[in-house]
Formats: sequence, structure tokens, C-alpha cells
Amino acid sequence: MPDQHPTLRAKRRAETQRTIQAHALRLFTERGYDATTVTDVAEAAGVSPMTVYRHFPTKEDLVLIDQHGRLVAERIAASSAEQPMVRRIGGALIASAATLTGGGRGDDLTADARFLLARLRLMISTPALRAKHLDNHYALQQAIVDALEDDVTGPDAGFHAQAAASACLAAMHTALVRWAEDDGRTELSDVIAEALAAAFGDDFVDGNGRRPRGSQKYQ
Amino acid sequence: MPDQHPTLRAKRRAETQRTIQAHALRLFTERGYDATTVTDVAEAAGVSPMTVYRHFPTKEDLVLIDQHGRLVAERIAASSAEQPMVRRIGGALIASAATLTGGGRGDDLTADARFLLARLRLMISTPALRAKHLDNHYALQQAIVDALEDDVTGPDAGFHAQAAASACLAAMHTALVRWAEDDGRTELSDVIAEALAAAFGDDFVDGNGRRPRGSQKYQ
DNA sequence: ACCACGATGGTAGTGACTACCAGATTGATA
DNA sequence: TATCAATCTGGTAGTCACTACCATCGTGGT
Repeated sequence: MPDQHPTLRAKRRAETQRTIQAHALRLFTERGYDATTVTDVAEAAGVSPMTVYRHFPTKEDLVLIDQHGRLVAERIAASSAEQPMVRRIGGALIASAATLTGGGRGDDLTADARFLLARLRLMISTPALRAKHLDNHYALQQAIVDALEDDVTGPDAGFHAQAAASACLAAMHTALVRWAEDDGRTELSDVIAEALAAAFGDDFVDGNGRRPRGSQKYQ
Repeated sequence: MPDQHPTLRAKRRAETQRTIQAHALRLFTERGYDATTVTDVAEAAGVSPMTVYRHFPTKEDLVLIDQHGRLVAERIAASSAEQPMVRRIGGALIASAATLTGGGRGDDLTADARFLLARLRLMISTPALRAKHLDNHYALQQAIVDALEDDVTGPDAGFHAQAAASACLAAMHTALVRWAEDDGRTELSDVIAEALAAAFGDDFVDGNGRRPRGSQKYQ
């Protein structure tokens, strides 16, 4: 076991990784994604192109790195098996978003939220990134299905869970786009709740039993 | 207007297009998508690589060409504005699928259905194709939103329609995967109806008023 | 018969990404 | 402390998707 503590090597690796990604996002935002080559990013970060590929398998991964999936899966596994699937999933998505943004909005966003915002803006404007982001949902979807699997039974349980999870994630994706286009001026969790309500019915209630606030329509 | 009738030139063009795609699907299935180069496809089809790119902008488009979107949008525009959005969209998706497969299943599939099946099998096994296919739904989603726009009103009507449409399409995508993995042995429209029921509730009814089969768990 | 246009092919180039190899630094062990 | 293995990094050369730019030839209308 080479690393018991955050060893020096691991810290350096994480550091260069952050450096590369920061320069990448800056260049992509300034010049555009397609107009920026991986070599440009490498030069800006002071490393060789090889090193960039070692840290980020593809150029798209420079923008789309997410582990927020495990968090969602844990919340789902902890939720009550009594509720319908979409409610369990939707509640977890809303709660995770609320944790991420910390309740701030507008100019009062957390660093994490601002980071997410910058990446979403790039994703919206670049077809390749949009496609990859949607495909990334496949991993999250699988994690959700696994989290549900212990509770849901039946011959087609897996299929039904897949359908519910993919629909919820699609609605969330729409909400993320909306939120980013609004420059984060509304609460992300509210936007997600609104999208879920539009898709699954206005009686949609989040995991804590509160009704989603959303726009004036949902009060 | 150069073409009033299917002129000879247009027919030739369509012919080579079909030839190229047929050889592409064959090679992709035999050797795998990544292991087949565009040059391979061109040689097999007896044309130059340039010609392939003229007919199919990207390699992925050799597999993912769909115009079934217009059909869906027309059905939605023709549906009753009284029903909830997801029911209108879902009904259109189910009906379109039924038209496509013509009710056949198993070894009794129409040529169109077999063609779709081959393309779906490739899509499932190739990440790049999966991603592109999901992104292609964006165009269909926009068509659906436009078809709904005339009837739905409200401050966030567009956003709500986006959310509903994306969720429905995601559920349909899950159903397509399921159907292909089952080698088309079940009726595609039934699988889609089952996925929609799993996501949006067991009371989901398709456009013709029939109840979807679903599994016994969903009374 | 003539001419404009559209389809095809060739050449050269860009850029993402990979395989293979070499040197340097770190972390644990004798 | 000396040593050795694992890891990080850089270089080279190559593949492949994809894109101008230009030449050629057949089709379709005048």
C-alpha cells in the first residue's frame, strides 16, 4: 500500500491536475473549446501534452469531471423504500443540489457552485461536451439502479429502475441547463424541483416532505 | 427548383448513400466500430473516403441517422391539449414505435425494424455512439417542445415542456436498449409503454386509451 | 450543342489520441 | 544510508477522424 496518508506524490499529482483543469477552463472560456488545442492547455499549465493526457483521458474530461454520483446513490439507499422510485430519486437529486450550492444564489455562490456554473456554460455551448455529459449520466444511472436494487423486486425491476432513473436524470439535466442560462440567479435545487414537477406532476414532493418552491406556480 | 421528381442524380445519390451505410453497418458489426476505419468503409463501398464524408458528416452518422422525429412531432401537435404533457408525448412515442415495427416481433420483424435493431446493437456497445445518440435527442426534444408550444401557456411553459420531453425521451431510450438487448422479441411499443409507466406512474395510458402491459407489480 | 451545377476524387494539413521508450523523483526497505 | 521499485513525466513517431482547396467528369436544363 504505497499511500496511507495523502503522501507528497499524491498531493503533487492532485495539484498539477487542478492547475491543468483551471487553465483549461480559462482558455476554453476565453477562446472557445474547439479553438483551444490540448497543446495550448499544456503550455499554459507548464506541462507537456503527454501529462495532460495522463491526468485527463480525453479533452472533454477537462471539463466534465464529476463524482457527485456517490453522494446521490448514498442518499437514495438511505431513503424510505415506501415511496415511489421517482420520488426517492428526485428527492436525492434535489437534496444533493442543495448541499452543493449551500443555499446561495446570484452573486452569493459557493466556489463549488461557481465552478459548476463555468463548466455548465461550456457544456451548453459545445455539442461534443453536451453529448459526453449525457453519456456520463449512464454511470450515475447505474449507481442509482444499484442503490434501488436492494428494495425493489419483481421480474423487470432493473428495467423499471433504469427507466425511472434515466427520466429523473434527464429532467435534472434540463434543470441544470436552465440554471446555467439564468446565471445561477435562482436556487439550483428549486429549479430541479420545478423540472421534476413538470415531468412527474405537480404533486411531486421532495425527500423531506416539503413541496418544492419553484416559481410562483408552485407555492 | 432543380428537383421536381426524384431526378436521376438524386436517385444515384440516395443509392450510394444506402450502399455506404449498408457496408458500414456490416463492417462495424463484423469487426467492431472502433476497429473499422472510414477508409475501410469507403473501400468496401467502392468509393473514396471523401465521398463518405460528403454523405455522412461524421463516422457516427453512419449508424445514427433518424428522421423519425418529424413523425413524432406531428402526432403530438395533433393530440388533444387537454391531457398532461407527458401523456401526449408518451402516446406519440408509443404510436410511432408501433407504426415502425408494424406489430411484428421476434423473427417476424419488418425490414425497418431489423435495420433499427442492428443500429441499436452497435449503439449499445459503443460509448461514442451512445453519447451521440443521446445528444441527437436534443433535436427531437426541440421539435416536441415546438409542437407543444402552441397549446401550453405560462411563464415557464418552455422550460416545463423541455423537462417533460427530455424525461419521456430518456425513458424511451431505456426502452430501446431493453428491446435491442432482448433481440426484438417483444413488441417495441409495449416496451416503451412499460418504461413510461415505470417512470410516470402505473396510471399512464397510451394514446389509444389502452393500458400498457407492465409487469404484475404495477396493477 | 452548350453550359451551369452537383457529385466525386486527390492532396495536404490539423488535431486528438496511443504505443513505446527513456530519464527523473519519490517512498519504502535492507 | 544505500538501494530498489513504483510512479510521474517527457519525447518520438504514428494512426485516424475530419477539413479546406482544387481538379474532373457526368447530368440536366437551355
